[in-house]
Amino acid sequence: MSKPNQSASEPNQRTNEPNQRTGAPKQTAGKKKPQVSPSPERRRELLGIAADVFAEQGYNATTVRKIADAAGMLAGSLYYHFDSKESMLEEILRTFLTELWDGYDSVLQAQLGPRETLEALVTESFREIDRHRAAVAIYQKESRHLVAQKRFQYLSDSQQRFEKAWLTTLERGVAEGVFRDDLDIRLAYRFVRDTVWVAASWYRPGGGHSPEEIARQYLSMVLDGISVRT
Amino acid sequence: MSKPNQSASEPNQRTNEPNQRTGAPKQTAGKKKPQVSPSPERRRELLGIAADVFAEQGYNATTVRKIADAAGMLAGSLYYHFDSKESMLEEILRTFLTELWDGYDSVLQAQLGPRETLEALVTESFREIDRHRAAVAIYQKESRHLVAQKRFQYLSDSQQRFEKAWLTTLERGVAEGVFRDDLDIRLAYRFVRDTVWVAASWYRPGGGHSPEEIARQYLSMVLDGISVRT
Amino acid sequence: MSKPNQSASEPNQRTNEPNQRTGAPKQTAGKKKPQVSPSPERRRELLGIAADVFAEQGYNATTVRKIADAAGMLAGSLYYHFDSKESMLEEILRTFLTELWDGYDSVLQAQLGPRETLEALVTESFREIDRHRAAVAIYQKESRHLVAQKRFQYLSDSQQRFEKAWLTTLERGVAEGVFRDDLDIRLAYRFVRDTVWVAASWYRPGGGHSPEEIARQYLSMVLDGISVRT
Amino acid sequence: MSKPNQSASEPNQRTNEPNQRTGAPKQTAGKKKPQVSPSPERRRELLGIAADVFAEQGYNATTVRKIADAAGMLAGSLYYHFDSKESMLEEILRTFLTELWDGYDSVLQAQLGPRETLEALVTESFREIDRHRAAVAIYQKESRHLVAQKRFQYLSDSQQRFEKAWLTTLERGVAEGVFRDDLDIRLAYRFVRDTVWVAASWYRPGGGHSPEEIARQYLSMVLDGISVRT
DNA sequence: GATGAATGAGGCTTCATTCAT
DNA sequence: GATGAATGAAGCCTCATTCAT
Repeated sequence: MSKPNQSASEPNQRTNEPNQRTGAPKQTAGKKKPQVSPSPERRRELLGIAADVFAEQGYNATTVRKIADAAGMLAGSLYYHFDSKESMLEEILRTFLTELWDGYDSVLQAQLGPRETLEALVTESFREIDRHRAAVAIYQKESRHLVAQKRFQYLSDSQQRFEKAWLTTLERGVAEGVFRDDLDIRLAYRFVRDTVWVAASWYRPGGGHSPEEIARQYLSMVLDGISVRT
Repeated sequence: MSKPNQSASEPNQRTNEPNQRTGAPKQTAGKKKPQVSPSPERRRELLGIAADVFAEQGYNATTVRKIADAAGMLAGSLYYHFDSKESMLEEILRTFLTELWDGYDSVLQAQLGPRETLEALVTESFREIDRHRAAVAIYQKESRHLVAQKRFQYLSDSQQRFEKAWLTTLERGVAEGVFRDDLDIRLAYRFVRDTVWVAASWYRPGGGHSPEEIARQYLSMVLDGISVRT
Repeated sequence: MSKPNQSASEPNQRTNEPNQRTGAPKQTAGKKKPQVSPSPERRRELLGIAADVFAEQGYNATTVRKIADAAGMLAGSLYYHFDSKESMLEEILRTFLTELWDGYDSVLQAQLGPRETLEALVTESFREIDRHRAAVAIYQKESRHLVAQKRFQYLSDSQQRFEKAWLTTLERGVAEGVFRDDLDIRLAYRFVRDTVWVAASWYRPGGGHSPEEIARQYLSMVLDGISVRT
Repeated sequence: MSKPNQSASEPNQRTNEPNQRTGAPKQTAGKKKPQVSPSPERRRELLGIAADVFAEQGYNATTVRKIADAAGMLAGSLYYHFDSKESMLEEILRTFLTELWDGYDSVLQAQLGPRETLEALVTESFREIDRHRAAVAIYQKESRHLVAQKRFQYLSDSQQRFEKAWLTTLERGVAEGVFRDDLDIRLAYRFVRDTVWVAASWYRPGGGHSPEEIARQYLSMVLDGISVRT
């Protein structure tokens, strides 16, 4: 889902611009509604700022004015660039998930063994946290509420693909004798999943550990436990 | 968005310091509301309207909606210009007192004799009533409750200066033999003070008497009494 | 208007108890609505407390709960004694005005000379301030808003009688040569009226001056002025 | 009413001290709201409802009306029991943390070995999740924003005690040779901490696994890893 | 006579959003 | 591209009032 440039082709379906009620099928370009992307760079810049504020304060607690303040403009001016506060959120999360799946898909298509796949997925996850820390934090906090809305359908789509990828990997591992078979596999799935993503809540880029380093330590704990083997 | 080094550009957003990019418009984007910036004329206009409603109905009985109605806008719109209903009240009274003391200070610095000082203060007071009738009426009705709040500290400050100015003048007059010495001076102070300011409750500008004319008659009564001299 | 015991005979007209819609003219004592005066002493006590709070904080700013707190009961309990907050106010002011006019009528019927009448009215006024300080303060602050309501019709009735009594006295005084004839008589009226009643805003019973003493000093100022006669 | 000596009985009303006449019911009638008194059972019941809604929708996205709806009452009615929406949140979290620390303190005082301590703490945590699922979920989502407020000071206090307890236990374990010494101990701490608490986001009481069962599996993974030992 | 709990209306305020300039 | 001013809906909270106990 969601090729990188898809967001540029979708705008009409997002704005609820009332179609000329009767005939006249040719879109006369109608209202002056800014629609989208008058300048992709500025857009991206503003989304980065918005993501930071969302992550810091929570989506609901973030007012459009706070974002505008952080961007050095007035609240109303944001509407030249975006349809709504929600569409900023949407674009932030969509962009993140798009890139995330780019990475995951590479891993999954590499046809590695289950343990190597798990290692690669975890490492890739920490890299995404490193690059999209704000988006990940937002995702963690808000996705539960959002999945209910059609507009955020892609969140649950992604969740399902995610779950499938992990469960499959774990099951393969159990079948091949590299993962323990005495564990509830869904519990193990949640264990691994949460273990990785919650890191976004405390991870600060440039804070001593590289994503790969953190991934290595996490994997070591997940795979071998923290107790000394006897 | 969110290159590793993006975190270097983040402080802006956290410290709320608007980017200088756009040339830093007037609004310093404080913690909360516009506070002072947006066009002083409109502000003054709205404060005048609010003062009239406050004076007419009392501060507590005045809903923000009534003010907005009188201004031809919606209640919420007032908050573009003011922080709160109370801050409107505050600004109305502060503005009034500031101008009042401009006038009083001129009189007091003129080093007139006590009787002339009293005449000048009374006349000045009626002029202020003429110009700030609504504010004076509000002051009369509300100041008692307000002095308790730190925000309205300046009200009691003003009251003290006021009392001092009048008492001094009266005492000088007694000492110099122009005012009677058989009167309780604090009672005389209250007498003069109240006598003047209550006028705001019935005075209507443009209603036959100029402030100076009213002042002259009041002074005649205060100084010489209403009985025929025998 | 309003004999002392009238408040006991009026209840039905105050409560909006819906008359049995159709026939059945005999009031079956219907709803359990407390109506009035289950105990006149407690009632009077509570009204005194309420008056103090109204005077202190203003009618609108006074919540029923504040009154109840001061009375050591819960807000709802007040409704056993009174129909509504407003009816407390009404009864406070009505009681005060009734007593006031008892005093005034005695004076006016005594057929004194204008100067003596004025002295007697002023003295009587200060006595009322002494006895009904809270009610007077409430009257000062609230009567302007209240006169608009039919329920408080008696306020404007009283004001008119009041104005008539004073103007007549002043005019008689001018005609008989005891009051100056070079003054605007309405201004003089307001001067005397305000001079007296504002005292309620600072007067504290038992504070050094008896009402008669204050009256004497006020009269001295009003009649002879504060300046030394030359 | 209002005999001269009435002023002697007035202090009661100004100091808000309820008359002892009626035997001083529970409610001390403080400056504002009930605060604590009204029936603890109803209070607890409502807090439970509120906690569920907060957990489900997030604190900010939860309107007071939603809580009231869930409780079968009107929004305003909640304010008979609580000062504010925020104070509900506060009480929910405080109650949870109090009980949590009751459990933790028992464990910590038992002077167990590091591995047994870790097991007991984890098990205790899952029990708390079982009992206070909503509160835990709220804590996870909101505590970050809340710690900034003085009112929620106890959150960071708790966090520090929490961190200290865990780090100490881990360090002891490393020192005694039961936990691996090749791991970053702070990373291990976060690993264990998050691993446990995120469970609140998906745990449903009565859903197949008892808290003890989940604890056992989690501990197994945390201690020994998910990979098969070679 | 009073309490405890609730109602309902309304008040102040916030905020996403719009739009003329 | 952005500002200034406004809209309208909604949110939190207060308060007079009611009523069963």
